[in-house]
Amino acid sequence: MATIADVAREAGVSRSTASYALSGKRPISEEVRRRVLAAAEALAYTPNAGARALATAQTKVLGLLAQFHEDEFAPAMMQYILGVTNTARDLGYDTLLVTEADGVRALRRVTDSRMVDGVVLMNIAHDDARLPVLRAAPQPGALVGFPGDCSGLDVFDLDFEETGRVMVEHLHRLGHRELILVSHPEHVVERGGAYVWRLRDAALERARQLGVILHAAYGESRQPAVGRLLHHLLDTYPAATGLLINNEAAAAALPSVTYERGLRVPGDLSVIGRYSADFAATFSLPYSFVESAPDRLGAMAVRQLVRRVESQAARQEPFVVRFISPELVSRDSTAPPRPSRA
Amino acid sequence: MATIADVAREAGVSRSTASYALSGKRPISEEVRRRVLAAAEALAYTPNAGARALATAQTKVLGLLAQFHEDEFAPAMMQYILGVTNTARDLGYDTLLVTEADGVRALRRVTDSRMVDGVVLMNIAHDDARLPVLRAAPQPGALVGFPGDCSGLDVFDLDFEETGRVMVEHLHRLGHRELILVSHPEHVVERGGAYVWRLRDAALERARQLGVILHAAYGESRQPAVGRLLHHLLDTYPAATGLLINNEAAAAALPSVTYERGLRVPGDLSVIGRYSADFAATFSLPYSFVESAPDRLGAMAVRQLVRRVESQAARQEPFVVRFISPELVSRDSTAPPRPSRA
DNA sequence: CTGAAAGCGCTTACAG
DNA sequence: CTGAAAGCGCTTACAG
Repeated sequence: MATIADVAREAGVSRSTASYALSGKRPISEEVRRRVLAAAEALAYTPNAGARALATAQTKVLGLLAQFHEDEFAPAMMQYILGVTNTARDLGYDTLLVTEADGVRALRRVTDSRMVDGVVLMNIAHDDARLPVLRAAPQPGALVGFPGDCSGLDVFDLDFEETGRVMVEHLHRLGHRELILVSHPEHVVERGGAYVWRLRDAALERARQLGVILHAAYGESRQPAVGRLLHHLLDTYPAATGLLINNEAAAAALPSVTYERGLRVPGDLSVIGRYSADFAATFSLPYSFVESAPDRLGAMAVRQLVRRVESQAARQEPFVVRFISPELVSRDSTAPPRPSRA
Repeated sequence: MATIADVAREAGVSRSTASYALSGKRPISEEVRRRVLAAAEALAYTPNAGARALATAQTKVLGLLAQFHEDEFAPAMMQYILGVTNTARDLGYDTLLVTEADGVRALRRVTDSRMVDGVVLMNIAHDDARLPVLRAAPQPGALVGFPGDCSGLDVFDLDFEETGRVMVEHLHRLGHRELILVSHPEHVVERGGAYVWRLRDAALERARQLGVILHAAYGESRQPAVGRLLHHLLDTYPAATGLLINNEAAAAALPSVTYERGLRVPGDLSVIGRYSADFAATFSLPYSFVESAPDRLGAMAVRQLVRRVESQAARQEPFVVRFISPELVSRDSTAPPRPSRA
């Protein structure tokens, strides 16, 4: 490959002049600039990323740390990742995708070695062991997800508490007085998935205030367990007229369950989910839902991260915790309740 | 961050000695090695990746180029990616995930700038514009998918032709004489997705040889279109007793379709799919299927790629085209046909 | 407006 | 067994 020295020689100038002509970082005579550009073009010159990184202390690469647990529902993950990679690219960055099981080690490796200019962390646990490492790292970090301690990092997430309230309020307004909430599996909670209890606790609180009975249950992440669970819940609470679903796998499984039971939505049962429009389209889910906006969250995290990476001033700004407000997308799966479902 | 100079100073040796002590690339006295290791440990020394890349001309990063089309069924993609990232990491490499729409530009960028030591290409089209670029690149490349011209690259894919034959033969052996094959959507074919017609053409040919009627149809990638299509096909060919599915979205949609029609599998209809075990588990698909082995394919591609990256000898070896033989995983969704489904 | 030189942090022949 | 030095390919003060 051609180096900047080759370009300089070809253009008959010094290496520094060639560099400046290419970067535009200082005034260059029109004639020289033309010759340098032509030479670079002729030699198909592309700067060596490692050399540039060494000289500028910038890699133009962002780290994306994601964790994949055996017992999780993977299909929703891809959209978060694409939100990050696509936004990063728009801003001139490439993305190092790190899926190593040992997230702490992985984070240390990519930050200590200066492979990346900044890091986006996904699958945030309430007490995430990676956070102290990221706070101590020289690169800025952004989270998609909400940890117990947000200090020193920019945090982006759906407002799960408001989501829980919105779901309950919507059905209460329609006249429902007994609801079921299906969350993620219990082991997600044990792993510290705050989005589970944040939505649930806020929903329970709001239900209490409104005099609504809310049965909150853990879910399952896979078929056929999740289908069985839905059947079981509908059996157990025959008076419940509304179903809230904070669990992609459960949402995907629900159509066959209602079909099998001969239940009409919303005639016999009102349903509100929480997932992305893309997910809804893929699985053709006919339910009103709160948009979880994975692409937007990824994009927000990256934009803030890049701001901090590129501007000394931005790096001094206070850290932000930004919640996306829940947006209820209507698919007409809610209606006033029948006197009794049973 | 500490540099090798800091480590050397701390240990009271030269930078080269420190480097050699750490790399073990030349004999070092026990005493000195101990001091260097202690110093590195004390200073939490990690080599700067850019500097090392510049000095060694190796980045220890692999590029993974994937393309995401609006009209595709995304959930299957993640597993291929994880196959690559996890195997890469096991071999000491990180992965740059590039999802840019303009694959040619993206490939040029990461290879010309020497950001990566090798490249894995996914979503291969029959006449893939990225291939000439990859052949001309200084880094070796591996494909997951089968292009029209395999020269100069290592190619890994499921044996879709054999898959088509296995599916037909299996049902023929059971006594079926009229089958339906649902492939991917037509636009996937137009984009050059060879796996569609490779499976289809081989299945058609084998069916012809065996005297089996095979109705080959394009599919859809999303609900509810794919569900409607399945209904339509079952309406159109009432004498067909077996269904072959080379389309994840169609497989995911089939359970509700058979349920809605009151069809029993395999009593009324025998079914064979083609997807991964992980996909089957996620969607609880009750069908016998040919394992598409996305993780294995990603792993094979990476292993071969790394071999070529790391060994001059390996780089001279002839390029390989390696097909995974279809493995039919039985879920008891096939049986001898009823005299007539209608 | 342009050039010669230093420096980024490594590795690795070259010498001893 | 160890050290001094060159070199990887850039960028950017420093001089003019």
